[in-house]
Amino acid sequence: MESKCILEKSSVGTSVGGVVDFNYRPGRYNSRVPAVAKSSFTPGPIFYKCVTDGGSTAAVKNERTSSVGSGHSPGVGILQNVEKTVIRDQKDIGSTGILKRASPTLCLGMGRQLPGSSISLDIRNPGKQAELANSFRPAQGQNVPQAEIQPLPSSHIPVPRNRNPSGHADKEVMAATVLTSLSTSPLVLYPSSVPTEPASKTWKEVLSTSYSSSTSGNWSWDASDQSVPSTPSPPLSKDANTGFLHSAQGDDASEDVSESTHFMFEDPIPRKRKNSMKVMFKCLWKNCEKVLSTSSGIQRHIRTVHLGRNSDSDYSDGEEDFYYSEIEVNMDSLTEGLSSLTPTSPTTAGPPPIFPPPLSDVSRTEYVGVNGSQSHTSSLLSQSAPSTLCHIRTDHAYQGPVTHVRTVCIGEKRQPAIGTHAAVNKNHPLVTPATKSAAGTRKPRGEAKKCRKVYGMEKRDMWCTACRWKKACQRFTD
DNA sequence: TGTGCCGGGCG
DNA sequence: CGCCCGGCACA
Repeated sequence: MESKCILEKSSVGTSVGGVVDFNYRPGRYNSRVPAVAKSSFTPGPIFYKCVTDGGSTAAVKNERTSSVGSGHSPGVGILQNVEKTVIRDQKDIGSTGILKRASPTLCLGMGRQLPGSSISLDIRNPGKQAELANSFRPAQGQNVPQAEIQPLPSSHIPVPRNRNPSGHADKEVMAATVLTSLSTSPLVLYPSSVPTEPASKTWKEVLSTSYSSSTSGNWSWDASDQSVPSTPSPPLSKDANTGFLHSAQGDDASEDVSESTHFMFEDPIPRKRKNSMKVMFKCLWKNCEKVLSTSSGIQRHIRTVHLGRNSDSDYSDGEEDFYYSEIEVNMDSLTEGLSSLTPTSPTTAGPPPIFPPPLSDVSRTEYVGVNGSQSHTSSLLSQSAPSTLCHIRTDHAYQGPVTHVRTVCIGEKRQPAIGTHAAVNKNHPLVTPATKSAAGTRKPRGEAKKCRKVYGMEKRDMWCTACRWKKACQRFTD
């Protein structure tokens, strides 16, 4: 759907101004450019839309939007569209925001966007979305606190997909956990809307808040992982986050810029994201155990893999919705597995970038109870060995021209994904054990069709430069 | 056997 | 660097 594109875009556009990178081969991609371009500025609006949660936030958004909008200030009209989109997406794309790198498949062209920009976006949106989600949630039947009430047309409200809601029981289960660990957490600060029962209110709030964030968190691991895992640790709480934020920045310049950036922007969010539960999307297609962290991702997966739709169109008729379900995953458990692999680092498989030591500590120690709360989830997770437990796919072209998506796939084997990891692991030498990818191993071939296949030899000029040079495809990353 | 892309060479 | 391509690993 376009909405997706937009969303994704937003991320891109946001950070960089969304230059449609087709610059690559000007004119070659013409056909697609229009679409992309169109969406490219859309982002801005979306972005800020999502962000809104506190009045102040809104303001910020505006600023950003305008500035970022790269001159295209879409104007109200667009904005509205965006809103719709966003909301809508809540359902399909979900709060995702995610990471979805603009899936090249779905939205060609989007793939290669501005490098850094795209990345950062992804991350960022998630958070925003999370917030967004929060704001919406209320609308869905709960009290809406003040700030939340945004000028969102009620009509937008969406889709009570069973997905989010379903988690209620789980939430409660988790509540205890969360409660204990979160007592100190800033999460509480966040104005959440919850039906409220006097006694339970506190944790519920927390829960809902975190939950929402996690939900929106489908954006996946990068950020969520990090923050999520941190949940349980008392000592950690705010400090940890901040500290980790800082370190994050220092960490990896390149890739992380995006990520770190994300955090920086998201700032408030990380703190909120205490909950260790993460919503994942599981493909229900027979024999397909694919679990992705983003609804968009799963949709895309279903669309392309099972429904046989092709990449070119981002369009979604919604059919995918029938083939995947939302599940909650205890990130702690995931992390645990991951962390177990590496004492000092978030693990290879783990959330790539950012985790600086401080955080890792937390994660390491904390994840003990692991799967306790989620049966199905846990089962899923438990199936895989720690190393494989969580498969995070980093979809990004190596240089980041493409927005990347990190999806957590359980059951999938974590492959080397060297290039990506390299960056990630830089900081954590110890990770090696888990990383068989190590150096020297070849990057596993991506499943996605590459330019060659997509365009064929005849249209070689339409290939991305990398493909033309026989390098790793930048357009269709996996 | 086709494809993806690493590694290396050339300008 | 940008551009190619030999050649290898995979599927």
